[in-house]
Amino acid sequence: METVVGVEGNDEGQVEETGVEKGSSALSSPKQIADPVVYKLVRVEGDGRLVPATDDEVMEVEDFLEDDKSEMHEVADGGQTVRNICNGGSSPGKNQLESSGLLKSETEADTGKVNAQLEESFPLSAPSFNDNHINQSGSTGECPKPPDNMAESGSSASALCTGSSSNPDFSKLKGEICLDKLSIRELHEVFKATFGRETTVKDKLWLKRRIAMGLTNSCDVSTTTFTIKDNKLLKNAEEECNQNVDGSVTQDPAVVATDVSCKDSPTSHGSQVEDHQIGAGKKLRNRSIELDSGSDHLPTEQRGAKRIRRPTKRYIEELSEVESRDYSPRLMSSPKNAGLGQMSPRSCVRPVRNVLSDGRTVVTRLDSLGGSGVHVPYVSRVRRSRPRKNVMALMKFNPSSMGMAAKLVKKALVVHSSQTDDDIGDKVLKKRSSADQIQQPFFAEVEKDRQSSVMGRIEVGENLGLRQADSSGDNSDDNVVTVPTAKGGRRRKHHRAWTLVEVMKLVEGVSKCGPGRWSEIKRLAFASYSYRTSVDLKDKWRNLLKASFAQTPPDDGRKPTSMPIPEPILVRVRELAEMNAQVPPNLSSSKPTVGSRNLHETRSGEKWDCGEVK
DNA sequence: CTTAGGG
DNA sequence: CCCTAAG
Repeated sequence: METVVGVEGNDEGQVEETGVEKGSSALSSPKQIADPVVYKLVRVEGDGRLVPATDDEVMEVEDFLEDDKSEMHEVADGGQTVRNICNGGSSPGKNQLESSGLLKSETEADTGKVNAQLEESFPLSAPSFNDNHINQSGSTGECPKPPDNMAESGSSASALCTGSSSNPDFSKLKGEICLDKLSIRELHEVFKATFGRETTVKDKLWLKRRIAMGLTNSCDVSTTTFTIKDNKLLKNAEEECNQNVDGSVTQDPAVVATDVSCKDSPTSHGSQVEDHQIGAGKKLRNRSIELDSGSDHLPTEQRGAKRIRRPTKRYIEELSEVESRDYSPRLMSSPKNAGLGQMSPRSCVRPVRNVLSDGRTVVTRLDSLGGSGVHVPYVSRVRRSRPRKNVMALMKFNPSSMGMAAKLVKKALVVHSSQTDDDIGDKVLKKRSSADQIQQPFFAEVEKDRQSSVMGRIEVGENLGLRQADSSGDNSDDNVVTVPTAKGGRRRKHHRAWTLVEVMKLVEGVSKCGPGRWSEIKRLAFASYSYRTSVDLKDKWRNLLKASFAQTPPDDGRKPTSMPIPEPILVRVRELAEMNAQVPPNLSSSKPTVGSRNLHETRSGEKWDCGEVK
């Protein structure tokens, strides 16, 4: 059984109403928030019944809501916007700039949330660069990711391996992961290792499917067997749709639908899933409003806002940090902060004074996202740790300082809107363009064009394709806090475990671009992973190398902290390492000679054609 | 800014 | 992960 958000007495048809094309009319109405339909979080039972969702499931959804905005623009890049452009081109309503702008923003918003959900349910993607090329060139305006292709070329890792690098060993290895045999707890562990976050789902089938999909980067996951080998799902005989391994749980209808459509017409499937997901996203959002108004203590004025969202814990903390910096001359003078200070001239945030019914005056900042204003109280942040001057008072008595305050809030906002709640400071500038995209729907299309031409269409597919299991990582964002560091010390990120998917991407990236070109790999394979700097990649690769060449630890007593890297991946790493004369120093005592040659080969040869492909 | 390597 | 040196 899978958690879904359903509309009572509704069905696919109606859900599609919220889709892109048809949505334009409804979406262009600013009132669409007041959607009459009451959405309800439900769970589809095995037999198709709808049952109320459990608390756990609600919590899971809440997770999505928390981080909804994280990567929406990228999602939009990946699929949604392409579609928009496509549709716009063929539809007469294109020149309505205003409505289309609004529409886009809406769509992006939805897609963002959708994506979070989507990633949880359908790893709609194949991280293979090759796949992307194919898809990109093959379907120009279409949905960039026909799941069909994925299924076939699903395991890019092994494909690459056997194909381009003639790797005989890899296929021989029995790096099988048999999910069938695992207990729920084990499945949970695997899940955690794969997606980097915990799950509360207790359904084995669901877990297995999720893991399998994550590991294979394909939605074409067998429903009867869950043995993963070489990053591919080992399929058993014919998959009888209603046959199940466990014998206890009946097929999840939703999943069946997915499987079926996976095999059906690729394009239509894409849109279906998307539409469906959009529906779900919409519902989720409504749900979020419910949750918000119900559980938190935000000022009432916020309730009517279109997209209310309680600031993430992380966000709050970051804001605090930013603000605290403000009052620390020492920090202010640091070059980094100077960089932070420059904000986009297009930023739409500005402080606004609101007079409440009771006569109080409240200062909020107008957070203009995609034309919709959201007011967020300036000083409603909870401040942990150090006490702070009262900004309200500050602004009241010293209006001139408000500019600075606004600036700071903007700063925070940029962080906030561009990517949920991870990285601050250093990456803000990089990410700002994304924020701008969100804030400037008008420019979205231009931006899009720029991106697709400059970055190459790779980027598009990449985002859709490579990011999937990531939401999991993003969902755990809240835990990953950057510490302000009391005295002089820099901040430290919480350890963020590498998920299997990430490792796979890394390996793949290395296989494509070659080791050492970390920034390249970062751009290609980790575009959506805002954390994971190129340095991180490098470090991880170093570790992988070490791990891959270390003889399999003969069962040391202690249990592995994290799930061991699957053998196939390690082998892959070893391969790549060897072909690059990249061998851990202690083990490579005897091959100093090959170095330069191979390196040279690397650059000139086409072994790694990672370049932007047009 | 990006890499490489040590810590 | 962090930090730093070096290109």
